[in-house]
Amino acid sequence: MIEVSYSPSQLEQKWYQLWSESNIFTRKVSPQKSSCTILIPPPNVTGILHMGHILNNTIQDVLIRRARQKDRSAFWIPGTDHAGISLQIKMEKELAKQQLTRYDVGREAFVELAQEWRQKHGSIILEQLEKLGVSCDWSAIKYTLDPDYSHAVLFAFVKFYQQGYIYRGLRLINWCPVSMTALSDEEVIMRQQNSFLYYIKYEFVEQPGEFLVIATTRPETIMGDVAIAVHPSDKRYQNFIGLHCWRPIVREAIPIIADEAVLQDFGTGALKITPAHDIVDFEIGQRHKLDAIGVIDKNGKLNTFAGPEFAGMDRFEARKKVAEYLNTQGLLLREEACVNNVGFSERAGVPIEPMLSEQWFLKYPCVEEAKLVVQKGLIHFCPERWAKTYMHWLENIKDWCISRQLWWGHRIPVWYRKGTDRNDTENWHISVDGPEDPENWEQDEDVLDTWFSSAIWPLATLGWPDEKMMNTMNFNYFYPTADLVTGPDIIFFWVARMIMFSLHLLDTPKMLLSEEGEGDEEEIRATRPYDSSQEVQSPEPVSFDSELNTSLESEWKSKGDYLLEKYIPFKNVYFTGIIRDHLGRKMSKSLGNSPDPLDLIEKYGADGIRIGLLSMAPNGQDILFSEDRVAQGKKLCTKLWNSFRFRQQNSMEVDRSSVGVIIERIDVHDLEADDIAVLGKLLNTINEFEEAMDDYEFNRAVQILQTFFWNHYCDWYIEVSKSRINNTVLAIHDFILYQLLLLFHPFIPFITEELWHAHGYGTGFLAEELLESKEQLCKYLSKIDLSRVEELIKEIELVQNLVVAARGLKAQFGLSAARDVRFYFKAEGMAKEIVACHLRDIKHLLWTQFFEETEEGLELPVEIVELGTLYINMAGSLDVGAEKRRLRQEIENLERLIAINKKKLQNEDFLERAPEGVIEGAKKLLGENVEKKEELEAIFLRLSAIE
RNA sequence: GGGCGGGUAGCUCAGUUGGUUAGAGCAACUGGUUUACACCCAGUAGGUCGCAGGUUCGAGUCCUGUCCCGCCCACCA
Repeated sequence: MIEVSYSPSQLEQKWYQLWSESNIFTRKVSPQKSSCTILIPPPNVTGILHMGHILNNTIQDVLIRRARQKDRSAFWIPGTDHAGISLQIKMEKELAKQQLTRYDVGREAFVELAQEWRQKHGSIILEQLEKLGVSCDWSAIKYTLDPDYSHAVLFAFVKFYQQGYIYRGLRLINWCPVSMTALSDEEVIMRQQNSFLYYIKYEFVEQPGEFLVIATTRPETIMGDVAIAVHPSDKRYQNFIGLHCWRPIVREAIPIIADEAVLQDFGTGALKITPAHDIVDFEIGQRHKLDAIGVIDKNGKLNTFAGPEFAGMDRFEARKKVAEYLNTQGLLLREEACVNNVGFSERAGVPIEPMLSEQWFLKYPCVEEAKLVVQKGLIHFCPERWAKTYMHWLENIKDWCISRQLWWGHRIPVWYRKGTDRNDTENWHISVDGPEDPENWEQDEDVLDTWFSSAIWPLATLGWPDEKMMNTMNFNYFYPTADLVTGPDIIFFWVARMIMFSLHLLDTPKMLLSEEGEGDEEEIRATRPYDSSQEVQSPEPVSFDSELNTSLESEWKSKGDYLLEKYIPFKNVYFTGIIRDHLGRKMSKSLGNSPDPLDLIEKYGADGIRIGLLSMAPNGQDILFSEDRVAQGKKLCTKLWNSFRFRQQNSMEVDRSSVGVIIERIDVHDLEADDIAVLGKLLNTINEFEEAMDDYEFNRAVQILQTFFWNHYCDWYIEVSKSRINNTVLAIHDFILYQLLLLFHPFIPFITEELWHAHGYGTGFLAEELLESKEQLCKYLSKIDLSRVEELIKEIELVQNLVVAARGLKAQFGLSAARDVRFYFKAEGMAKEIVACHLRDIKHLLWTQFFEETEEGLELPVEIVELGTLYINMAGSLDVGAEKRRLRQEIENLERLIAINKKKLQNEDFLERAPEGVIEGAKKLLGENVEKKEELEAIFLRLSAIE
């Protein structure tokens, strides 16, 4: 028996513990079953649980629980990310509290400190996720700095290097002066800034006393100027090309050059060229073989090249001072307010400094292949439109700066022979394990971009590249994974890179076999004992895009999609929306508009928040959060709880331990239209629900279930069944509730599990119960004649409409539900029979003893429904005037509709061109409305006679 | 500058290949303890489908233009 009131927190804790103790979420390998693997997007160890996590992980949990229900081998791999730059910043802040920098404590101690922090706090976020009910296989938990994971990262690096994908080079990179590290292009976000455009006079060397005016937003880089560029066809400047100007600070002659990249209509059309601090300038500099003079140091302060007056000054301070200085020299013509885009460091929140620097770069592997697998639908994006964003990025892809000047992360596995020239590759040692004589070498100081290690998440979580580990983890069975659930904001950071990395790193047969690597494709297959992909439907063949590289096309055609499918890291990518507040603003700490999920769980239960959030998550659109919806989620749970309490008020001395025995309790002779109709509706609901789930439309799926449960089952079936509780009816309740628990379970696992046991549905966990297919359900129900089910559903709808109309009449006259009013009903033929058949229910639902048939029209308030004409007789007096006004309005409304329909049916074009069904429908409607109107008019006349 | 979303009831959203009178939930309002549930039940009201054209017998839906809002990409110093 169930408790009187539903209190989520206790039962949620209880069931999570029981599930965990029974290890029911631990993966099981069974060759007969297909596998369904989901990789958690590893949260940062520094992260705190926010609404995005809740949505994201609820969806994953729903998918993985559904997979279990469908008898697939489910495997949800949890883990965390070491969060390179983020944790480093955090640790530096900690140190700063003690007036220390990382250099004070040294590299080793600093890393140790970070490790300690991670030990202490790193799993908090996962513990918080447990409260949500996530059914991860905790025995497979992975952390991106685990020894085996680190090994995999270095292995990938070495492999890429050996194959020529990784190189070291001097490039203009994005430098963050606060974190003191290089960043990738993706980590730079552009922000609109209110700046000033400074117009500065440069004196001609060849024509003293005459000036060339340039406009710049960055006067502090003047000392790095090496040229002035104009557009070659700019008439204003053509005569000056080849002449020189004096650089106004750190005076030196610099040439005037011509380059197409200069825009004539911006500023003065003359551009100062500072190759060391601007990407465009850098490119122009390369074309003209100009030197690059760096004047800003890594800490954002000007260096000695900036001259004694400015050396050591912060770059923003210097901007003002340089402008002031130029002004005193009469070289600042004017300054003009302007709006421009400035690149900011995503993490540190300060403008990045383009800087010339020696870094490690990765030339992306398998770019074309990565495009192809998405284009061909082998990897399916949901919503599909994100594929465009993905393609666009891949088409414009540039080499990736993967080195970071941080201490926290995977240290680059490159060693230089002590005391030798680092620029000479002869002096390099690159391997996973390092040189055998480490005392003679020093390791590269840099670590890898965190996203480099994230890119091998699908591989390293399953034991790659170690063959033994891969066998232990059943790599060949669980890879490729099924669904990736993530936000579209990390398409480039993560999704695209995982695809490229997986394709490349796996597509190299050598690596899967031996170090010598003589294997071919057949041997790879041989290392894969189970083939889950064969049970999965292949995507429809898609015709090749003509734009694609044709040689690649034929190569891939010969390999076949079969092989390809084994290398992709996942089959579907579901992109969630971003959760915003009710004003549409992004949730952020600084705005304080983000509710604490744990508070919400406390208040509404994990089940409530799960289903509430899903019900407000339209497919692929941002989500406007409202606590109200979460409250509704809890209400749904309460309603479910109470529906069981209703059932338990009636005889419980019956067997409920399986669907079979429940069905056995049904006596087919006791069945009435309502029973069959509700079963039919349930089957229809399951169909629609499955369809919505197949399309990843979770909010629709939830809504479909809820409508059946609340409106059809509770509001109608429970109510009508109250007047005829018998064994058959109770069995039907038990059957429907059984199915509802199964269907709702992936969304609200805790309460359904509790009710499952409290109602004696079985001894095992609901979480392990399989979902029956519609065919199986029909088989169970085979003793019931379902041939007329649609007809009966329609019949019930007609009765419902009658009841609604009658309630409407009552409400209109302000009659309390309990007051016994009299109804009269005029019907003919079938309608008459139907009403007679449902008379008991109708009386019960209208709370009346008096519902009589009448042959003739009455002078009473009236409603006309499909089944016939309904009159209400209130004991008191009737306000004839008011009633006539009501009728008049109704008649006018009908007249309007009749006019529309008549006009349509008089239109010859319509009759000629519209499909027959539409014309028939219009005719039928017209007929019904005319009939209804005539009847109302007759009543109107009779009422007039009374008056 | 390019690309992608979105604009339907006070709010959040549905609305299938164009086809009867555009739907749901919440909020509002009215009434109500009946074999579970007031976290409930019954009912009422509320809409020029952003705007303007076009195609069509027929447009929320298709086409063109346009205006807002939001993202993403791009080297206008």
